[in-house]
Amino acid sequence: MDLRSLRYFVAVAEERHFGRAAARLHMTQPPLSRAVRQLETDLGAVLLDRSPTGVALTAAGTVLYDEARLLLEQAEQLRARVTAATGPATLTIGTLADSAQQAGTRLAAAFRRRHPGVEVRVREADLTDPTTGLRTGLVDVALTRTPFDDTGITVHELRADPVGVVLRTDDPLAGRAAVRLSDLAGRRWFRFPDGTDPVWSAYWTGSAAGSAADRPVVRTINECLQAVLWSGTIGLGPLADALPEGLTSVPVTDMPPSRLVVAWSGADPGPLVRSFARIAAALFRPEAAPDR
Amino acid sequence: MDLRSLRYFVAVAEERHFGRAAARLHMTQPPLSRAVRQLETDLGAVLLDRSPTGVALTAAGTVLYDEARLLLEQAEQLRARVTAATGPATLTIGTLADSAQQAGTRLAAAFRRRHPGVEVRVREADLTDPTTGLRTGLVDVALTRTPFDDTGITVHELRADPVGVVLRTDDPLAGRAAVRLSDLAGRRWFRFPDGTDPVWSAYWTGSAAGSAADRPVVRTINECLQAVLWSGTIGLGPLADALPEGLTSVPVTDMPPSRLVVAWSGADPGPLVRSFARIAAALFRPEAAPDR
DNA sequence: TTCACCCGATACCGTCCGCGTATCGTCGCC
DNA sequence: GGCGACGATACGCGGACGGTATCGGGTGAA
Repeated sequence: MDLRSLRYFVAVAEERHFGRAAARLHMTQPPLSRAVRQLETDLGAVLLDRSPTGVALTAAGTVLYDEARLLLEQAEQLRARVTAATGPATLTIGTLADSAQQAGTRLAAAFRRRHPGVEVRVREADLTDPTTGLRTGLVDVALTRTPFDDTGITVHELRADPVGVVLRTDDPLAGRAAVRLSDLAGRRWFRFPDGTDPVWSAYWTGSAAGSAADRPVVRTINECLQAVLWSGTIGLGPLADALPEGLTSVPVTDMPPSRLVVAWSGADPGPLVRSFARIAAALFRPEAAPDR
Repeated sequence: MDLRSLRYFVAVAEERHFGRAAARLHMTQPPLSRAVRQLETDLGAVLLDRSPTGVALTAAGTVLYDEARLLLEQAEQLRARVTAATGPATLTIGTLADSAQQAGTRLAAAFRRRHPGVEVRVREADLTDPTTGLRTGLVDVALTRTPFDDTGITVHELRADPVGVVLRTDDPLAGRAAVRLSDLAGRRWFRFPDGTDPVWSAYWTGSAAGSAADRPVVRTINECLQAVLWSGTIGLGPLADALPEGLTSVPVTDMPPSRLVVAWSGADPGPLVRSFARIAAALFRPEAAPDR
């Protein structure tokens, strides 16, 4: 007898229906049936009257229902008391304000469900710092993009996105199916503020050489897009991202893909960071995300 | 967070020592360490201060210890209340009063541990009824020996014991390393009461033909042994059994072995009987019994 | 100071359990 | 009498749990 079985039974008892209870528990009906049956043999009592129209509680089932609700509630209180005694453990996630963002919210949700006792904080970083604060200790784990200077940082790839050039729809290249970097020679680029990670900066500005003076400085995704729309520059970005009206993107064939990664400082992650990385990997692997 | 983890933590908290706690929980130290650590990350709190000399409770650990003991106690009460509401489910085990007996007590103990809500009754049958009451419904499951008339009974073998002849130590054959049934021709046998299963009876009395009149009637193992000791008969029995002073057994080479079996009435067992059969099989398979 | 022991942590592996997909049996209901 | 709904069953797979072997470190004794 464990708390899980009791949770299952409570759900069935309240729904009076295995199928609905299974849906409420985010699972399918067969394992739920088996678990409840196993609980019955474990307790040595018949808890439910099964019928093709649904289920009804037996006397023993009624008793167990009340008791189980009580026990589960007290289990919740136990958890609350412990976290109250220590102050909650926190995990701060850094995200880059781009396509990683939506993944970040989903990931944070999944993590919260798995570690209800942990307080999760999300910090959004701009394009100035691809480590999103890992080095300064502002965040425990980062959901960000390569490439950047990763000395002292461990990186785990989640997905590799091909890179495209972002253009105004009235750009001469806008209709092309694909372009090469050489096609973009002589175009005007934006640049990142001084002090930005040089590997990162070089990558996203097409390794543009020449005078930096007249290149507009951008700090965020929106500033990039604004620069393309109104300052006559072009930009690079992962093809996965959606673009606002007036902009299109064309794949760039000779750029290495940008990898969406989870990263942490140092070699070995703490247990929370390790769990976060595992969840992230699971969420991205089969595209069929485990549970909503 | 489940009750198992809490039980583990309580054991460690009370023993202040992973090794001793593991022993108390009938397991080894590594999985216990892992389970407690996992509980810590689950709750998001450090519960123990580990040191080479042992472990100490942190503040959070102290809180959890009290809460967990409470919760576990209430879980026990839940079980008690449910069984009280329905009357306890019972499983009646029939055993044959021979070597199956000791196995029966161990098995009953294992079954009680696995189904704490089930009342286990053990009924010892004499050699008159190898089904130990299965047909009459006196028992739900039997731990007995073949061969017997098993029409309408499902049988699952646990062990096959070679058969030996039981002799007085001063018997001419007593020193032999092995004998054949033909060596026993002309000897005096005991017999079972009228109405005893004929297959069973024929097997254990060496298929002795001839007048039954002067053959002593036995009902129990002890009566068998007494007959051999004082009535000049010989007997057959599984070699596994221990024998009292004055008796020895010599293997009989041309008799099929007697199989120690678990048996139940009908084709498909109830859940309790099925569980009993599984436990029995597990307990006999690798001779390294799972848990004492 | 060094060696040896003790304790908890880690690595690795086998097994069992639990969940999912697919299918069946059965009881109402139209 | 056929169809639909509900729970039970069969089967394959991945993960969790427990086992054995080993490591790292800290303590205490020679």
